[in-house]
Amino acid sequence: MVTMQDVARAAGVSPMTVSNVLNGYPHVREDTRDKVLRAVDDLDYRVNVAARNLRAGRTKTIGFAVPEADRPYFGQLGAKIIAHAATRGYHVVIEQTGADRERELHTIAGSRNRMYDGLILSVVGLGTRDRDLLRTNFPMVILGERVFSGPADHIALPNTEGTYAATRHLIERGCRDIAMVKGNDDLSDASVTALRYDGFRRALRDSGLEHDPARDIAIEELTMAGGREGTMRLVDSGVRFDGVVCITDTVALGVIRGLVDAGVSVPGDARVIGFDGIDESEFSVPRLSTIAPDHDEVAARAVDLLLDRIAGGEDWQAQEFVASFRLIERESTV
Amino acid sequence: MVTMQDVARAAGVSPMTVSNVLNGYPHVREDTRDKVLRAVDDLDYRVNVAARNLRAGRTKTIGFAVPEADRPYFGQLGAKIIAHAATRGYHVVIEQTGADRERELHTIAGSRNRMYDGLILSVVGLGTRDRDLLRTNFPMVILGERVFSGPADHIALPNTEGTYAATRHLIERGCRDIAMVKGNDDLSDASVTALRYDGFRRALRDSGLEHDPARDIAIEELTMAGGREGTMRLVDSGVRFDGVVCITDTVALGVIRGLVDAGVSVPGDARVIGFDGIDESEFSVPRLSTIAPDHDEVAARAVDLLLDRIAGGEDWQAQEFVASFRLIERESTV
DNA sequence: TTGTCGTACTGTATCGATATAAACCAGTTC
DNA sequence: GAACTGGTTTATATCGATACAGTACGACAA
Repeated sequence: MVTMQDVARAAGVSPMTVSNVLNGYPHVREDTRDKVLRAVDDLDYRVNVAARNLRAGRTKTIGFAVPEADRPYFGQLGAKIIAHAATRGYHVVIEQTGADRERELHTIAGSRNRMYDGLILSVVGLGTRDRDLLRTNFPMVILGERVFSGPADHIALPNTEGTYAATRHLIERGCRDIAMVKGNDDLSDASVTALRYDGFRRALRDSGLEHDPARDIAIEELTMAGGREGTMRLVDSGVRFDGVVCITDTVALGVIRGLVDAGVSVPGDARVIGFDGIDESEFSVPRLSTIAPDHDEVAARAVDLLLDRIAGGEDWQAQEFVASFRLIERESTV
Repeated sequence: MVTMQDVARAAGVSPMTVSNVLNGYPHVREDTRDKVLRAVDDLDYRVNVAARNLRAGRTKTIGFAVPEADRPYFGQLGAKIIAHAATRGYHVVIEQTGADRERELHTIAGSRNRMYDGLILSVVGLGTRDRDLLRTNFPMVILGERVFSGPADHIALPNTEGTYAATRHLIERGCRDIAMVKGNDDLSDASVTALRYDGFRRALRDSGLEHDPARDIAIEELTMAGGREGTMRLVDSGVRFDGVVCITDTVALGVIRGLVDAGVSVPGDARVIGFDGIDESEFSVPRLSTIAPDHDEVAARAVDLLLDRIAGGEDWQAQEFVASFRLIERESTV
């Protein structure tokens, strides 16, 4: 492998000068710079990032841990995080935790490897009981709930407010028997499901509507397949319903599919609203109304917070930030 | 930062022994191992990956360069690549090239950084003219067309065969005036668009059908928005059509949306078929027929080829592999 | 002339883990 | 008792880039 030494020899300068040229150090004579760059080209030299990282004590790489990278929500958020990190000279490694508590713990523990300068962690399986795990001084930004009071920054989504607004929207549109399709998490924990469910319940209460537990549908996985399956159960149960609040857009697309299969017209017989504002929601048939948190804001804020924390060092205090959201009205709730 | 030295001191052994314990070297006495592991825990020691990488001469990280990480196709493929690489102890960094030739070149050039052991490159903007760029001896697997004869492995999709089958399928279903929505690439180059278009043309010819260029719709971006916009143009042009072959599933979902908006019923007035077999195609309304290459096969093969190449060294020959595919018939072409 | 300053460049030590070879220590075997 | 075994542990050199301190040299001031 060709090293900086080789380039230096070829250009007739010291390795340090090569380094200076490559790093844009200003006090290098024009012709020296040219000689070096020519040697770099001739030898097809590449900087050995491992060596640089070792010397510098950082990797310019952050981790992004998600349950499943192939869900549209994480894919779209991940793309934005990658793009934003790139503008700040950072690379992103995506770790799939599989929504499994064990794997999440493992990822946080860093599998005993210090390979990232920091970690953006999309929490799903972890709960209050795991709070101690975050008591490391490793730079970390949690995407999700403020269930931890540990020394980590938080970017929270407007979960409760979001489903509250979604549910009120359905009610304003005339729905009275509203179902919710959600995850099957323990509701006592501050999981995404618990928080969004809470917003749903509150909206019902504030509107003086009865809450019928038979219209709460818990599904295993927050996927389209899960949404469809849950919808089938709802329909088969024979319970009346004229609106469905879905925990995510992906689930909502499955719900719509399920309703169509069951001969329930959307929005005629039942209105449907999702949560996330993924791109697909704008093109589904019917177009999906949704609670859309500002993705760009979330991605940028997460990266910025993390990099500040990495750069900052000692005098630092955990920050919290709740993303703003818009209620986008589309065909599914007309 | 706590180093292996510190752990060694705390455990009363040499750094080398710590290293041996951490790397599972078998000839370490039980009690020594325990001492070391206890010290590791006590000090919350993490291996400095940069140092290990420098010494080892590899990073155990591969790059995956895609045009846009947020398209379902790349997201779903990326997730599989990440998962498969993980089973072989490798991490994946996703680089977004933005489907821009400049950025693709830049990525290949590695931005003068040797930070990956290898690269999986999803080609879009590059064409035959760029073939020389791949003449490095940097391990690389191209996902896309065999437009390069350079020293890189290839995983090709069954592009021509796929659209051929898709088009024949529409014809069998009774379509006679078939449109194709595709990218706006130069057709002389062996781009994805060119190859898929070729399959489309062949199928028409082999079936004795006239090809009307007015039914060729070129769109800027292979997105849902692009698909919808192209469809509007097709409808507005007033040309008769009763079937649409779409270059990707994502585009197809946009096409369906556009047709519904224009009051064209699917599959009643026009049948639609996509390409890729993304998860969403199974849940759209109507469900989308598609050409589904075996994603798992593609991901596994890409990773395996790349890692073999990395491990292999000298005596190696460029391999080529064309993924198999299935035609999945769903509601959109009933 | 001496001294100061600024630019251009270089020699050396260092980041932290690990490959290598060598040392050490029972427990055999001859 | 010497030589030899195989398991266990350690000292040293090394991977490649770069921080730092330092040299060389010319310009300009006192």
